[in-house]
Amino acid sequence: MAEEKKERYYPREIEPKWIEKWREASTYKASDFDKRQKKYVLVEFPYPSGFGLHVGHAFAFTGGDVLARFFRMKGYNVLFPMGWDAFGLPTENYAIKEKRRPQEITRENTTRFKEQMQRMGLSFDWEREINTTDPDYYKWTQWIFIELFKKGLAYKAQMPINWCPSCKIGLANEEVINGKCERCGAEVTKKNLEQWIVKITDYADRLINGLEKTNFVEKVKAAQINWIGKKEGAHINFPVKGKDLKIRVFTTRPDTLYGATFMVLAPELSSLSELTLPGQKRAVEEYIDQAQKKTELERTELTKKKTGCFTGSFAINPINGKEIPIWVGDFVLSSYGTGAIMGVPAHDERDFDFAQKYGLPVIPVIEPPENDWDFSKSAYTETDRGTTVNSELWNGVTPTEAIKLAIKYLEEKSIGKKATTYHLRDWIFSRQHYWGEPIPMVFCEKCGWQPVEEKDLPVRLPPVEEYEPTKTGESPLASIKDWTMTKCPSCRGKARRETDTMPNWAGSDWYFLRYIDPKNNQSLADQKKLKYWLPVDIYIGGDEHNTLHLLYSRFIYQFLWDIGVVPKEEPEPYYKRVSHGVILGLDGQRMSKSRGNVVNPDEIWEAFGADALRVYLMFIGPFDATMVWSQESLEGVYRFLKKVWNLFLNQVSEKETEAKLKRKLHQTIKKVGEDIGNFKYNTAVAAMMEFANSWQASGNLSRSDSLLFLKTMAPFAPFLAEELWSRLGEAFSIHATSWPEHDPKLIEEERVVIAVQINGKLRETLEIDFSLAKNKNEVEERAKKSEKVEKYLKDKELKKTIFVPGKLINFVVS
RNA sequence: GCCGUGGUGGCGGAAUGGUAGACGCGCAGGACUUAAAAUCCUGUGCCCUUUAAAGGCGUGAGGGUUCGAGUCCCUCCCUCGGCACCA
Repeated sequence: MAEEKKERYYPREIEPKWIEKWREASTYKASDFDKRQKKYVLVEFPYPSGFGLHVGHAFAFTGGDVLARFFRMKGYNVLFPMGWDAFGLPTENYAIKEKRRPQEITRENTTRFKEQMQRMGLSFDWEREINTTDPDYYKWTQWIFIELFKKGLAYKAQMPINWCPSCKIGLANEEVINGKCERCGAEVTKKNLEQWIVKITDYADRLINGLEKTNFVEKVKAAQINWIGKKEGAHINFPVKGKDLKIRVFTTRPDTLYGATFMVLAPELSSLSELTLPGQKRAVEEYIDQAQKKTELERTELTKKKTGCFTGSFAINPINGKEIPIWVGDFVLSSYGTGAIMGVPAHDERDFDFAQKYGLPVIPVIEPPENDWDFSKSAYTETDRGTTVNSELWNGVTPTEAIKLAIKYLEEKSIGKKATTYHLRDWIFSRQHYWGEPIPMVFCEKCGWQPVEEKDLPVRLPPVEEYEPTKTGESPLASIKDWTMTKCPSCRGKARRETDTMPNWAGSDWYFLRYIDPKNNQSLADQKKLKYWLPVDIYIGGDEHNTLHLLYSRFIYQFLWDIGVVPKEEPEPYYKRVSHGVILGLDGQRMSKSRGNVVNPDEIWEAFGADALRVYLMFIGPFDATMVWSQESLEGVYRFLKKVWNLFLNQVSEKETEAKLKRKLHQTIKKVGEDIGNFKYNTAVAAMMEFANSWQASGNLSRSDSLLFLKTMAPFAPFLAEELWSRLGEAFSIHATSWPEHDPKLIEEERVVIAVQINGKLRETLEIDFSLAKNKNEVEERAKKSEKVEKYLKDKELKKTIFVPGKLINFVVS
């Protein structure tokens, strides 16, 4: 760009100058086994898209950077690494469109991202850079998969994918828009493929219990627990009338068994064909056909519009021999429970809606406490109040007690038993795409599925002519015959390679371990180094990753713990998880190319410099909030930095600082330090602004005090801080100095303002010496002398006086 | 639908149950200037009032607890995020 560059308050050369100095001096290097205490600050690594760094990235990374810099100044040995989660669809699609190699595109994108990050002054330790698409990295991703397989945690099963019959390719959920193919608009159907599945459900309880050892924010814990969705209840077997067949249902409410008036099966259930009577065959098949086109979300939403179809068969309620009709309904999911439910419309809202729609009977078996419930209007679902009725074997108790009695009875009679189900499902691990880690498995007619031998890892992605998925639904790798043909690792006979690749999550599950030992070619990371650095002290990431990524990652870690790859002392990988917020475009919408509301950090950097961009991002709002970009506020921050710059150049001298300003300085040091530790960056910046205003008004700051203030600025504005530090004649680098300590004696105010309230309403304020403000009698006496207060106390009875030392006095009168 | 988040001036936001609106933006007035930009100073929740004093109202809506509620409890409304093949 030959355009003339806008003036800044500081010479432009200082940014590249300090970037180079920091690199040369390895200012941000994390040293293994250092004697100092360690801190591992992790920010989710980005997918290096072709659009370059996004302000959302800039925001999250700066948040981590401020913390990392603060911890370094606090004397910690800080690991603050960065890398690339570079496998994925966008690159693959771009490669298809441009007919270029994804490897090349990825290299370009990561180069650009890195440059942008460095320009922003982010203090990553670049010696530990990793890339999930690097064969030396994905060798270990593949190794983990083989270990999972060896422990029986990876298996093959038929699973449906989204299939576009017109393009003849599999589609990601994202590429299905309202049930139609994003590319051609054709109706998307399902196609069953043999896929690798990873048994994360084996770890369900551990993934819940392990949270106790962490310090995640509550909403993240809740997200994980809800996602796993552990529910206790019972399996109950219902015989089918006239058939030698039993249907097993799962219910959390076995106490309502007497109230079951129908049964609903998921459309995918294979036993359906056997159950459907000839007269109903057509209707049921049609219904199943329709249901398959819907997504799970569509099936479970819109409560009022539940649909179903009668199969013609009846089940027999094992508790009382009653016949109940068997329906098929798509609000029942095959992936949850047993794929079959007993319908108890009196005590379940979904069952109630279904019964209403199809005129099925409602039999109450729990009497609500007030006994005024209208069972024709809604279901009664409480379990802690109410009494069981119409339930021969367990009448007259609360539902909670009845659940226990019911399970006991069911188990005694072998018609059912206690059971737990989870919302969490096993993890579909296969993708029919090119740009992912090849799944390192080989199929032999004689020996079945065999893992590739460790010495042959990594299984590298071979060059391929076409990156398009094949018309059969297989990945493009399937078309490379001499690659797929191989030898069986077991019998050395002819065998065929797996051609599916791994999901994006595979590489990001364990990346934080690789930063600890990025170049190790003996193992994924050295035990001693892991022991030194783990756990991750703070993991900063987006809410959108609080379930999938975080859960998968914890699962893989727990698995690695089981097989002894990670230290026994650390059963959980992340000590603390913090969510960062989202920055919306000027229109209040999420930034996206198509909306045209994307703010490009490069332009901001160009116009205002790295420090202004950083400080603005930290000032815009609370770190975990949703915020709207504002150019005007950015300019305000730029003015603040300019003001600070000029104050340092013009208002620093050897003269001692005025007492009042000195007090403000120490208050600011205290507040900024506390706020950084609590991720309250916005108020930390506000405090520094307040100090700059006071400094400006007061005139002079002593040289030594100015250095203290500069240190508080350093984590936020590293360039400005380093440059002024050097201009004040201090030795390189401010970022290697220690955080200033505030003097507690200096921060106390001499005079304070006491609020005087009458019946809780503010009526007067008193300015009073700090030493007297804690004395109740003194304050009360002075308050009563005030005319304003007197007015309110006159002719009233003083009932009570509430005194908060140093803050407030409240007279309660009547 | 389920789960989660949030709702405070013209705007972004601040406030251990204790003076609501810090800080920033914007706006208004002033200083400097031939003028502008930049910078500095002053003011700025709303209503009544010429102004001021004094007062009243005010944190999505409605109730409650409390000497005192933006903050705690209950009911409701709305916003935003996630929902398993986007990462």
